[in-house]
Amino acid sequence: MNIYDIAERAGVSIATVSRILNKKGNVRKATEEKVLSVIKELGYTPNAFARALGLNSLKTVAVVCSDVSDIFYAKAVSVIESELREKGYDSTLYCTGMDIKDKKRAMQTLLAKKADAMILVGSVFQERGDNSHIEEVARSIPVVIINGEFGYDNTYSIYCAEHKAVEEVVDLLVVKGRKELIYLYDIDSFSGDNKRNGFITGVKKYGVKNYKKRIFKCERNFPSYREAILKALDYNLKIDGVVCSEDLVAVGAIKALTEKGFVVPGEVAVVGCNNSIIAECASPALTSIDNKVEALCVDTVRTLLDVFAGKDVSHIKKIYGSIVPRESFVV
Amino acid sequence: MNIYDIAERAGVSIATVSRILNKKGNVRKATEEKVLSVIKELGYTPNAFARALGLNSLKTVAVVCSDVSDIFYAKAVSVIESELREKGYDSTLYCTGMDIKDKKRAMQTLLAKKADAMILVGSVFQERGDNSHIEEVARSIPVVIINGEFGYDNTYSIYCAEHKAVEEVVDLLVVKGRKELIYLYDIDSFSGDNKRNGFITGVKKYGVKNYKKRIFKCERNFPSYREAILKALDYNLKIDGVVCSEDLVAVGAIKALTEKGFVVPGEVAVVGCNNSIIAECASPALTSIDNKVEALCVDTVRTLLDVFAGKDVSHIKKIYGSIVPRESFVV
DNA sequence: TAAATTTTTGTAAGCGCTTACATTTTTCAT
DNA sequence: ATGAAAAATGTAAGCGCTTACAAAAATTTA
Repeated sequence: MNIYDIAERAGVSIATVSRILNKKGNVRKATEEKVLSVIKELGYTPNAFARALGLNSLKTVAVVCSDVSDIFYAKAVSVIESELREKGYDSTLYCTGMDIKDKKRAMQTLLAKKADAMILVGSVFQERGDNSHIEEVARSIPVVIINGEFGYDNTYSIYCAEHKAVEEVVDLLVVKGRKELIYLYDIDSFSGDNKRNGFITGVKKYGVKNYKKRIFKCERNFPSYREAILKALDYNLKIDGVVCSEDLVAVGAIKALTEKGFVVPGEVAVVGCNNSIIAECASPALTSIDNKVEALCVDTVRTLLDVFAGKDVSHIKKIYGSIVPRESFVV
Repeated sequence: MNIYDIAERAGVSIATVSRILNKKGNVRKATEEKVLSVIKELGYTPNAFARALGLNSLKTVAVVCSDVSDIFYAKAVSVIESELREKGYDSTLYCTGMDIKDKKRAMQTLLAKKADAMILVGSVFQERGDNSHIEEVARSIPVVIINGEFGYDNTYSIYCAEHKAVEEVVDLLVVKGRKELIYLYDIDSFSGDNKRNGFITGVKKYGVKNYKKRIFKCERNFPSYREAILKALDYNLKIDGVVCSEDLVAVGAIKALTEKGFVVPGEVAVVGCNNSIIAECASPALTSIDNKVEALCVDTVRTLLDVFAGKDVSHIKKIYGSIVPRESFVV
């Protein structure tokens, strides 16, 4: 069944049907009602491909994510999806993994499939290095990057100023008498570098020298999280406060610390980041930095829609994180 | 740029170009090379919408999931996505939440957008009740349901026989001298009912009467997980083994148990399900049932491809779960 | 070498929609 | 009532591809 069937049955032309379907106005009330009733009667659905061909859009935005099985990215993808759907857009997911080759391939595909826009979630963006693939996409469609500044035409960055929150955490720790702080971060964390800088700024403020020796990185897997802090302990570093780039890293830290006989938060306070379900479930429950995924994603979709509508949109938006106090560091 | 430009430049007709693009054969080697080189030279990409209109397919399968921010579903979605992409298909994600209205709407949309197939992940399927929306989809495109038997035309069910694994867990617990078992389940768990039945079968085998009083359900949120076991404790039930429908439930149980002064696994053994990263991170690390998400999803995609290819595919496939021993129950 | 057969290529008709432009109908001021 | 302006509707030309069928070229057969 197609638009001709409807037109015939309703005794109008296909142009009229199309106008009604697309709410273009300039149609007599009576005509509209008649056509609508025929459509309902016959259970007609317009062919999305034909429409896409005509409009050069299928109303689909590509969401490129390095790893959806990460709890934080998953949340982001989920929020983006429902926000988009509410506005009449589909989202096509591209899980790329960390390999740059795969990322490029994904973007090739999304371009070929003519997505209306691209949203980048997770470490798709290289802070240093070649981002020509992203630029190429941006030449055809708008690109929104969540948590990663990227100053090119037709790309929009929306990020949470987590470094500020981390700085604040450092302040709080110091106020509570904790001075022997370390920072643990997963190299693939969402804006892990960003947060590291926050830690450095915070710690410098209190005259900590050699802060570089108080920063430890780890791989993206649980055993590595424990090893990171064990390494810190091996250096005979005094530690009474641990700031982590992610909740899971914090959980690893607490586990290792507890095994070594430290009491958390009594002797060592631990703060995570992401404020994920993990934070809620951990023992002790994690004090964590909420980086406002939801707000970030809602704003992402709003930005995109504004861009579609031809509005002038700011290329960089910032949201502030906040600290959610729980048991691992009593604020 | 379109297929006419390529044809003209290469000195052939558009039919020939199309044949080469679609690898239909019956083209002279020299012609093919010439056309391919022109395509490369001009950097031509076929218009996906036009092709979709002609073929009535955009090579896209809809993945409908109740909640991607659940760690387990996220993993599933991720595996499905990469498997599909490898085979040249895109996946469009529909996060429906639990509301049946939204599920129906998602299916309406995916039908309108002419997905090539639908994959159901998570509690999209009502074990009892109205599944007419699924049937309707199956009337147009093949449907694969992960972990939910559904005996209709053009639908394929692939599931993990977790109840068997749960039975096995009960056996193991009994062998280790644990006889006071309870089962805790999240009402929205992936095949939570299925597992409950496994628990019942297992426990009946050892002559436990009143097993219904040993089954506790909870809502899908962390506080509820703790409350569930507290309720069990309140009943003055002796407990030395807890089987949970999900890792997170197990974590909640351990937390509550520990607070009440029980030693896990010394006094009470706890077993989770899903073998997620949560199990690895928990303290004590969770002994958990691995329900083979990856295998399930790989098989799902294979099944779909076979269906597309017109092969005769079995409508129900079963995979067996396994027990992954960690600290919360020493096997 | 010519006819028969097979392979390669081209022509043209869709696929089902949108939309510019033309035409008809309605509205409204005169 | 009449013509101008506005509103509603229709006609037809794409959008860029696939593919049945026709035609031409190459290959085989006798």
